[in-house]
Amino acid sequence: MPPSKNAKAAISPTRAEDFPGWFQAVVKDAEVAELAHVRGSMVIRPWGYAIWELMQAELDRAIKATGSHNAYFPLFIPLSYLEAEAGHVDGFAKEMAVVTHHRLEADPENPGHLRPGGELAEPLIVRPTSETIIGKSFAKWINSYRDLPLMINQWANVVRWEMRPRVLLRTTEFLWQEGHTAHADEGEAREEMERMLDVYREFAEGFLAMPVVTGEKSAEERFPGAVTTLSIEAMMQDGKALQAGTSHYLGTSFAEAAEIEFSDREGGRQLVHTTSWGVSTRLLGALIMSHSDDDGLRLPPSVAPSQVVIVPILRGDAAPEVAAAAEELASELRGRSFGGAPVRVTVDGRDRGPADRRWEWVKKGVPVVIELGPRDLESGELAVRRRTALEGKPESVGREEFVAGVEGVLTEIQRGYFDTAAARLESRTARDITDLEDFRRWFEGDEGDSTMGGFVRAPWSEAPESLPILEELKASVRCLPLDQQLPPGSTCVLTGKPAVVEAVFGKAY
RNA sequence: CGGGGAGUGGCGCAGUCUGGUAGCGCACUCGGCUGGGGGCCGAGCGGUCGCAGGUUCAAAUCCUGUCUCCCCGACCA
Repeated sequence: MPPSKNAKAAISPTRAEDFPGWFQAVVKDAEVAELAHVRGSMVIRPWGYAIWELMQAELDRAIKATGSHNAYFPLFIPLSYLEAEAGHVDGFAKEMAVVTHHRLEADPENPGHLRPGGELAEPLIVRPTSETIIGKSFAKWINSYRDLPLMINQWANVVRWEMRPRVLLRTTEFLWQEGHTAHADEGEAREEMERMLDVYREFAEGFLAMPVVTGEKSAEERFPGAVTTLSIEAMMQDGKALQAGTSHYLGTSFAEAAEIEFSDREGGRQLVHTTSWGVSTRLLGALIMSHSDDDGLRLPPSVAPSQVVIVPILRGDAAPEVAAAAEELASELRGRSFGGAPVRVTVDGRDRGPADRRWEWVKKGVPVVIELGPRDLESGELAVRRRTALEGKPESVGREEFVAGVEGVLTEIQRGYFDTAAARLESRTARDITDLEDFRRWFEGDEGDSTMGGFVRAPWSEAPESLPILEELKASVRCLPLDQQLPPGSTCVLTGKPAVVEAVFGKAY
C-alpha cells in the first residue's frame, strides 16, 4: 500500500516501531520474496533471485578458486543412510520430509480425490543436507591416498521441516551451496574448514558489505555430527545475531558411516577426514537486515541487479529526444566498470509518473537513480540521487563528470554500507561486562526492540549451569571468537567460575 | 504439538452480535488533465463471503463438522 504524500518513510512500520514487521514490509515492497501457498515455503521473485544469482556467481568463483568442483547429488536420500550417523539423526530427525509412496490413485472413499498408493519398501527422505548421500559416492570414488583430497561443491535446494517459518530467514525449503571434502588426515581437513570460513568472511565483508565475527560454535550450537563447527556471525540492525555461514570439521564419523576408506602410502587402510561448509538464501535476509532503512531495501552495488536506474521524464515534444538521451547515457555508463564488470544500468521509461517510478527503485535498493528530463538535456547536468541521500534535492552533476566517476560513486556507497555496519557491530558489542547483573540488563530489552544491546564479548566457563541463565534471557553463545583475548585469571561472566574461553553472547535469529 | 487469532473481488479490510439478495480503500482498465517527492477528475471491470452439511420463506450473518493460514512457545541455515 503506498504511503501518504506526507509520510516520511516509504516503509511501514519503521524499524523503531516494529523491526520484524519492518523486515517483512521491506521484503514485500522490494519484491524480493513472498510466502507461497505452501506452508513455510517461499517464492523468490525475480528481483530477489537476481540478487541471489549475483551472490552465487561471486561465491562460485571463490569456491572454485580453492580447488573444489561442482557436482549434483540426489534430492532423495534412503532412510538407512541417515540412520548410519547417530549425531546426525539426533539433529535432523525432527524436521524431515519423508516420501513413503510413489503414485497417486483414485480414493474410493472420497470421490474426485486422489490418495497415495504404491508404498515404498524403504522410505526416502528429502535431503536436509547431503553428507550421507555424498559420503556414499565418496566411498566409491576414493581408493588411494592419491585420490585425496576430494573437494566437491553442490548448489541445491534442501528441506527442513521447520516449526516456525519466516520468509528468507527460516523456510521449509531453501537454496544453498554445500561443500563436501575428504582428506587424508585431520590437519588437512581442519585447514580446509578454516580456509572456507575465510572465503565466507571475505565474501560477506567484501561483497555483501556485511562485517562478521568469526568463531567456533560451542558444543550446544555445533552442527549435528560435527567435531568442530566454525561460523561467521553478522549483527542485524536490531542487535541480534544471524549465522551467515558455517564450516565444519566432521572428523571420521561420516567416513565410518559410509565406509570412506583409502590405502595410505604404507598400504594400510584408513578413514578419510571430512569437512562440509555452506551458505544459504538466508544471506538475502541478512543483507536486508544489515543495510536497509525506513525507505526500504538498500543494496550494496556489488549485489544490486541494477546499479544505476535512469528514469526519463517523457512528456511533450521533447519525449523522443529525452528517451534517446536516456539510452545513450545508459550505454555510456555500461561502458564503465565496477568491481571488474560493466556497470548494470536500467532505463525505466514506463508510462507512470517519475516520482512513482523513482520510489519503486528506492524501495528496491538501487544505489543510484537518475531522473532525466528536458531541463537536463539543456543544462548538460544530471539529477543524481544516491540511495544514501534521499532527503532534499538531488545532486546536480555534470553529465561527463558523472559518467567518468560512476565507479567511484558506487565504490563510495559500497564502502559506506560496510563502514556503517562495522561501526554498529563495534559500538554494540560490549567488552566490559563482567558481572551477571550488567549482563542481564544488556539483554532484557523487549523482543523486536531495536535498542536491545547487541553482542557481549566476555569470559565464559563453559559450565552447564550457565546455560539456563542464557535460556532465560533468550540469549545464547554465538561463538567463541577465533581471535581469543582472554586475560589470564578471568572469571565467567555468568557463573563467576574460572573462565576457560572468551565467548560472544547474543540473541539470535 | 500446546496457547491465541483469522479466513469476504488481486491486496488490505468493514459487514456477522440484532439473518433480507455484498460494501469501502488501494491496485487494475478506459478517457482527460498532469508529470523533476510517488498527483487529480470522471467512467468501468472484478466476489457462488475457505469447504461440507444443517436450521429458515430467506444465511457472509445462526448451528455442526472440517480444512487452511497467521501470531506466541519448544527445534533450527
